[in-house]
Amino acid sequence: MKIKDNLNNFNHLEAENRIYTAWEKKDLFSSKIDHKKKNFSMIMPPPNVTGNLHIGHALNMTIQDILSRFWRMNGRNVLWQPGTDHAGIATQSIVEKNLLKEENLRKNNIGKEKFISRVWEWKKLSGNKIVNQIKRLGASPDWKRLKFTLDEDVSDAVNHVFIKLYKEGLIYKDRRLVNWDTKLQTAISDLEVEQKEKNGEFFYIKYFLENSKKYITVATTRPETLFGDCCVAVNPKDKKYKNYIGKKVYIPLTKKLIPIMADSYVDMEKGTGALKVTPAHDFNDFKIGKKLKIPFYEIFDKYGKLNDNVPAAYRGIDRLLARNNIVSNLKKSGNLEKIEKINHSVPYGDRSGSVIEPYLTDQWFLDVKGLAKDATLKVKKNETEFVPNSWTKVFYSWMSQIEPWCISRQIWWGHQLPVWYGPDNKIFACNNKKVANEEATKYYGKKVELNRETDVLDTWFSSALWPLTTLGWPKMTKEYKEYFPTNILVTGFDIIFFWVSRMMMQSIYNTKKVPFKKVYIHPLIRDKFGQKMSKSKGNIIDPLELINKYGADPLRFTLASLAAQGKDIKLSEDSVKLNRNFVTKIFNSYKFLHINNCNFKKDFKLENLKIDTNIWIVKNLNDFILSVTSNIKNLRFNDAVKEIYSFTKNIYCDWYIESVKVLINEMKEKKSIEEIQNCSSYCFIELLKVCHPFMPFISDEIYFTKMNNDKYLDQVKWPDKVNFKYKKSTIENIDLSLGLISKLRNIKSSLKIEPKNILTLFVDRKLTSKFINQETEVIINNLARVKINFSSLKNKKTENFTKFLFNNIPFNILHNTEDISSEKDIRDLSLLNKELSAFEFEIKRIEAKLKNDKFVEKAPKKVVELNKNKLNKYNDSKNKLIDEINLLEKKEKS
RNA sequence: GGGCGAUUAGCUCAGAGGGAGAGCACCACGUUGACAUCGUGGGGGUCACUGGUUCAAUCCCAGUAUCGCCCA
Repeated sequence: MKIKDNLNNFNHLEAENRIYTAWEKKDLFSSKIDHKKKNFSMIMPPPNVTGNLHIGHALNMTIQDILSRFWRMNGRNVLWQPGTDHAGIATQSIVEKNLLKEENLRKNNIGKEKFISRVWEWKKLSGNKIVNQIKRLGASPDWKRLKFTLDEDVSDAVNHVFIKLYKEGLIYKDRRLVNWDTKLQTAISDLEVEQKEKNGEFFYIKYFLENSKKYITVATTRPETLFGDCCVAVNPKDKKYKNYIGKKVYIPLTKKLIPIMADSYVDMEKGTGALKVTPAHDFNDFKIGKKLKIPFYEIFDKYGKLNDNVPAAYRGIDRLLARNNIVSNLKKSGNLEKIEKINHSVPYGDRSGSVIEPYLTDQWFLDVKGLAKDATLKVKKNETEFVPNSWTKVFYSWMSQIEPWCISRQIWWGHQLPVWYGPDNKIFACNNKKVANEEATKYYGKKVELNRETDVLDTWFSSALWPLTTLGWPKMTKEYKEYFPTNILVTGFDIIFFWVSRMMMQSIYNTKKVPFKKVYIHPLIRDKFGQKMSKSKGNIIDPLELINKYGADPLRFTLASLAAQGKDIKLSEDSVKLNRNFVTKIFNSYKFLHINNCNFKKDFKLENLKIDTNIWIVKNLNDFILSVTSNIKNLRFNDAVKEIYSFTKNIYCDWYIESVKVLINEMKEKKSIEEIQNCSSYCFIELLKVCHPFMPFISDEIYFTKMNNDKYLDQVKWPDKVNFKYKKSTIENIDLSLGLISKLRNIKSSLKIEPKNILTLFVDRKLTSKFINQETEVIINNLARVKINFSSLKNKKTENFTKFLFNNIPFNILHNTEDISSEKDIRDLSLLNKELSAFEFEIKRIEAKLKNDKFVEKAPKKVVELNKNKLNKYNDSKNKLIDEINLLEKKEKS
């Protein structure tokens, strides 16, 4: 045993911290424009400043980091552009809550300016928390370029785009129904509304006709809106109500009369076929109301409480509480016909969780129809490609049914609209107040007082510009010229609508170019019920906990292994643990090499290799490298992971290192031993390089720290295909030898022979001369625990032998009766007969195929040939087997 | 209601028009000091169902069932 201190186990917590610090100190992640190099650019989906790293981020970052490191090692100048998002509503709520909890302060008391400065303070303190968490994963973005969506230059760009869109008429102000969050007191976009199936009630309410005992029954889920009713609508074709059209009814609980009107929109089958129309508080009713040109009555305030337009008894009551009140009064007044239990969908705000109210307000909208068309066209032309491709359909379908986007929010934290109002509410959209004043002075012919719009923009408005603004656009910076359009965007499908499509639209609108050439959509990590993880559900798996427990490498490796295309991921801690074991195994492989003086020497030349086992491993290594390389290029991360796992474990460790152990012991020549030491180390180093994008810490811990290399793996060239000549037969020989070892182990196991017993294996030297040579003989002997004997079997008693065929060569295992614990008849014949029936089955299958004329006629020649060859091979094997069986039977009888 | 997707070993999932795969779990065993965070061997499947296309379907197509997601 050699140097003890080099053999400690891998302490991931200590090593990860030390190595990451060293990487940063060496400035490995900075992009450096170099015209001799190709670029690889990618923007990081900016996490919210309020955020904590969740498992979805971990997957997202892992994939991006694999790509960054891979392309860096492949000689590209990589820009992985990081940043954080100001997350308007979320951040404001957190700071609001903190103020209330810690200082008993409300934002309205301290005022807008002070409040915003408090948010900035909070951002300074906690805003980089998530950045540090991303570092824990080993991610390698260009941190020096870290951006924030409220940075001055980003804000300038946002204003620039807003003004341009406004001047071209794509942004406009309008009084419309919007999704109103009564808890946050702001409008939100359609996308931020979640429809949830709820148990509810369908109330049948009688509306009495003016001066009559007759009534018309209306069914509604929202009786509290009845004070806002502007008419009752029926279908003109509906015979039941034909005579009612044009008459008037009382709104229950009031003396107010509203007309009964006809509109073909009304569904005769639904409810009673009569519809109460409340245009100020329902999206469908709004359309009907506009069409019928009836007055709108608003009955709620911005808190969702009933306002002064309702009878005094109900004023100031929250709409949901008022419902009970109203229903019980309807009962008393005889207006309630019946209540039916139903299931219906109720809109909820995705941030606040409160019921969303359609509410009539002045808001700013972006007309996205035309932009969406352009974006669709670019994808159709394949300028941006979705991977997996199935997401293209999802993209198209949303783009085709897109509605104007409500971009204004009635909150304080965010990009305040660059809009000033003159005394007559004339709108001036300008970069700053100075320009606004100048324009206003020009317009009015005198100095006037301007008021700035208090609304801020939807956070996604600035996110939509992220690929542009992070690169310094609209200035024609060298970064913008170099890196735009970016190579790829890596993101989850849940924000294709929120973000991907909006970036597409904005980039195309502003630059005529798509923002990225590819969009890699990765799965969402869900809990075991297939539910999205969320704090409120309490089903979160914390990636930092996993990193602390097992290390970043195992987590990354696990996530990459699950990144199969197009499916959801169900993550379990067990899989991370298992991959931790695998990572440990890599470390232990290094320990083995180190103990055995397997150190890479620079004079090592592949073309000088003499030992078959070495040639074999290099050939396998070569295949492995090519396969991983192409899998990463094709974004097939799970396949790459599988390759790494199986090559390392099954080929390198289980076969090669096991053979190396034997050869080092058995080989006499110093030269041969050196070749093995050199070659094993060479292969291991190449393996470390391939592992690096997936498990950066342990690979560098071994390569840089333990092996004392002067470069980190990120600075090392990705392994190329080795130009390496070898005889096909060399590879076949080793494969046959290893196959024979498996066969022998199999037989020993099925005969219940203790593995430690060394059995003599008789075989004809001539028949095996192809693959059993000096080198493979010792490997077979040691790994299968046998002793090959080439002497003749004549004059030996047959009952002491177990015969089997391998590669059509008869082998005989000599054993003593005490070696075998089971019955005698499971050996010899049964072994051969079992194989015979397997061959016969295959032969029958293939014969049937080849007898079919249509198969021979229509199938590709290659396939026919393949089957013919197989048949010959199997027949050959079958005949040999039969010969052996006959021979045995004869001997047994004699 | 509309759209998309899934159904493969006990579990979690890959896969491809021409011989059913992996990891885990399970069973048996433990030799040789990198690794018990390990190794060796083994058993286990009507590839949801019904039709169609094809010389050939688990794979392509249609329908059915069940489940999931998105949209309304």
